[in-house]
Amino acid sequence: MACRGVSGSGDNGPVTEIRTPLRRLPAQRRSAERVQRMLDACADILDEDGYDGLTTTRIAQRAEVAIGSVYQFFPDKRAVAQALALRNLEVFGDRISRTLTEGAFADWSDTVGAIIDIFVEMHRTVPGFRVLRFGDVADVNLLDSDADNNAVVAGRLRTMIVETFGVKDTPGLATALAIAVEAGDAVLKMAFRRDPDGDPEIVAEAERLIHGYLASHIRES
Amino acid sequence: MACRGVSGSGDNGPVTEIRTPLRRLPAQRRSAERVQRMLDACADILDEDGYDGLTTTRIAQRAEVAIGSVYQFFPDKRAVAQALALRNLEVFGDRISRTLTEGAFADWSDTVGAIIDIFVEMHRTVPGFRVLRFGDVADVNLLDSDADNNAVVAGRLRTMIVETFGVKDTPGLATALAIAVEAGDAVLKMAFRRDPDGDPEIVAEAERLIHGYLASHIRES
DNA sequence: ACTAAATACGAATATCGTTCGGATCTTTGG
DNA sequence: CCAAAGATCCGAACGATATTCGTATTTAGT
Repeated sequence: MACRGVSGSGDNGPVTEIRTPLRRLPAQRRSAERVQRMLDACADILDEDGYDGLTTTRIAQRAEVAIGSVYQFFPDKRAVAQALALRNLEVFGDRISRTLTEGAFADWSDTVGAIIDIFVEMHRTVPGFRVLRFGDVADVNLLDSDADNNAVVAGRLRTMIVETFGVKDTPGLATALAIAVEAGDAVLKMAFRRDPDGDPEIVAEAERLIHGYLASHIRES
Repeated sequence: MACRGVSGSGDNGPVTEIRTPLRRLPAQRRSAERVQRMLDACADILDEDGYDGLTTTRIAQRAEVAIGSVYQFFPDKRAVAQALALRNLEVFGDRISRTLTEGAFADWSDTVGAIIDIFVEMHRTVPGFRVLRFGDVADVNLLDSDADNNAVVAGRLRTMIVETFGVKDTPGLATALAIAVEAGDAVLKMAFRRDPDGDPEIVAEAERLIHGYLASHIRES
């Protein structure tokens, strides 16, 4: 379930491929469940004590498995976080494509707002997300060894937007999206550092920042 | 020298106080020099192998001191990075106040540009800065236990700007600066991840982003 | 030169990530 | 349903790193 790394809805095309964090896939139901328990344990520990509080023995204890079982499927500690980040990315992608297909969005501005809402909501509801998000705390290249985590996210958003709205897929769009994601991510991270539910004032400013930047970019091209 | 944490130029007023990272101040010249050597070693190692490659034994070896000598002055490894981040903050503050006093800036926009230039230049010239910057890699609260590193930086900038230009010191200004610093920092970080000298296109976009955001904010107030 | 304080030193300890070989459980073929 | 093969489980043992602490050495003041 948290393995192949590609979200359920449609082919995501030319985005850089994402390697499996698992040393090998669980073949039996028993072990598949255990792997999920490990990821859940990881998420809970992250919420409780942050990334610094994450130790392999704690993951094992919380998941009620032996330490050796962790290494049966994960090559190292980082890989556990990686798998969780991947699961987060899948949830993110699924929620966006669901929202994109069901709702009728007049313009790109509403779409951006909707995506931000989803991202913010995940901070509040997805275990471990407020700490790990898409992996930055553990490693900037957690999702893909060849691209920053946010670049992977930006790439997916670009594909979705291009396919949904049929806009030109220019290099400029890619750059603008990368910048918007990076900046918005940083400001929203700050909002959730100051307030577990996300400082409303900062969240609002993050939206203004992103909208303003993208608007100025679209106006020019 | 890297101790009191407050930069040379003028009182920085109500910004939250910064604790000394040192376990105790070196009293003899010999030890003062050694502490500096440790910080220089720390910076070099960061440039060579990043924060993950930073180990206490390596700092000791590179600085040609015994491991025990490191702990004579620093309570733990984090504190070494903390002292270096503090030194970086002082350099930043000094360069800004020098530029601010010598140059005649017509408007705030030029000033923002100048500050960004200084920040960018430090990535290229100050050892360890491209990795550590103001401490985020080690700990978001490295500079001050009560405030994010970028909040400390934003606070200093606010004081400088208010004093230099005599603008109103409103809560809105503080928030806007905090956002601008956070977003700009993130985008510039990305620029230097992609290119050791800072991807020019991304650097330019960072400037646009910051200018645009601050402009829209000033226009309203 | 002498003494007290400061500093240097590095072996020993504690913690954490990771490995490995034998024990146990699941699946498969007959 | 049974036994062999494959998958999984287990946790003591190992290696690397952070940190401590008692002792030896150096500096500064008189």
